[in-house]
Amino acid sequence: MPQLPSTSDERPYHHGDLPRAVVAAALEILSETQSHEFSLRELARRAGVSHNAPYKHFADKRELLAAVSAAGFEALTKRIIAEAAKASNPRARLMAVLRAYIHYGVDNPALYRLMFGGYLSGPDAGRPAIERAAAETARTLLAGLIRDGALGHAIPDTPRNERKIAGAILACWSLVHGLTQLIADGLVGPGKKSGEICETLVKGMVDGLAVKCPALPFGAWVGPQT
Amino acid sequence: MPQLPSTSDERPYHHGDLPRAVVAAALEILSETQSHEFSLRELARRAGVSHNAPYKHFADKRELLAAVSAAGFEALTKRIIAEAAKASNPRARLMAVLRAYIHYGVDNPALYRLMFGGYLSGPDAGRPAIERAAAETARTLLAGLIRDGALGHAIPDTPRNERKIAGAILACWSLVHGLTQLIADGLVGPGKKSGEICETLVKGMVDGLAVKCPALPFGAWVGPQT
DNA sequence: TCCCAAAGTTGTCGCTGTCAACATCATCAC
DNA sequence: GTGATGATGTTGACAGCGACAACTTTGGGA
Repeated sequence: MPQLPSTSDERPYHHGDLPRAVVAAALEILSETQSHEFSLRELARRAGVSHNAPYKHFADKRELLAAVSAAGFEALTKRIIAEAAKASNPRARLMAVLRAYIHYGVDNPALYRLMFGGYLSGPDAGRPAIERAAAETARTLLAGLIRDGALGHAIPDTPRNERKIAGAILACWSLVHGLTQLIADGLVGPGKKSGEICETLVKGMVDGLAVKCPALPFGAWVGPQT
Repeated sequence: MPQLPSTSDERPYHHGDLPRAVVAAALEILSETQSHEFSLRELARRAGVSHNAPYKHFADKRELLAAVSAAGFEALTKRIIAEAAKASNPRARLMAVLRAYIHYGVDNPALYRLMFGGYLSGPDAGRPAIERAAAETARTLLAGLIRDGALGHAIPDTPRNERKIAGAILACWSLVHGLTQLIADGLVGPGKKSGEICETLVKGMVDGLAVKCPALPFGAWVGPQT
């Protein structure tokens, strides 16, 4: 009896959208193992393709992880926008943004580390363009929202305050960047309280900006190297 | 003619202090390549021993990197103590400590990432004891110095202020932790200005604490999980 | 219709981390 | 002295890895 071609579990030779599937599988492994040191072959196995199929879409492992990182930045951007939209005044919006940022990182520690852990800016210099762009979009959004929040409740909107605004952006970003990782790495806790802890620190920072705002030195930038 | 046994470049069969040599070589590679993804074999080659010799002193790669991380925490501790000793009043001492912390991380990005990057707290759970201890010593020192600084110029020393003090510790640590990595990863710059930037933000934080200090929720800790 | 480039597969290479078996040496009881 | 012994270092092996090359399948346009 000849094998019927419709015996159900037949995979077509071509996948359809392997790049997306591979990135999705990578995100899955990442959240399971909390490490980006998984093998390309394990990844291919999960995606149900041969160990070399991903090479048709990504030059090497680094580029694949860059795509994963880019997906992470896009998700972060989405989450921040969604949370910011819910707030009704500048101060609440700023707090919502910082809160969303921290929670995103705490919810996805390994991904956050991949995004900011320097793996992609390592010895080779130059991250893949797609990842750079996604990261830049996220950074610009965050910086803009912090600026709006600071102008809205803490710092008067005069041209002379540009450096203070840059200082506020950097102070906020540093605080949330650091706090995110301290919580994610379990150095601060307990986990159940992390929401409360985050809330307290963000509030302290936002209110503190209204009183004491550091002015960044002339010529300093917060962003990518030019 | 028989080979003279004193033909100079003879290495003794036993190394003498291989563990130290291996850690030293690892620190060297780390600062050269800025990545902890070097091979154990490359390391052994540098130390001038066979690829398996390190296994007599470290159970696996993870434990070796833990020893490197521990060395990093010890160096950080030393640097902080040295800088703190130079200051003459609580506020200056607090600033010196935070400054020293940031500079240490910026000067040794890959090592700092190894120490805090979660590689050692990964899937296996439980970092080697030696590394835990070194990290704990550094953390206790930092927390104590921040507490002293806060009590000395920002927060009155009453029992009711314990949570405010914990908040100050966490706020300072988060800020320097985050800023260190933003500078180290080149997301803030330029490099020449990083000293100035660091100075500005640290000053802003220390002064801000005197005005607006977040009080951590009851039951939250800053330290290792118990 | 045919053909060709994109997409997936199989086979291979050098390198890696780790295990096992063997070699060397310093130390200490006798 | 000397010989046993355990710590330290070496050699050899193995499976798994990232990456390259050569081959196969397939869908879509000339």
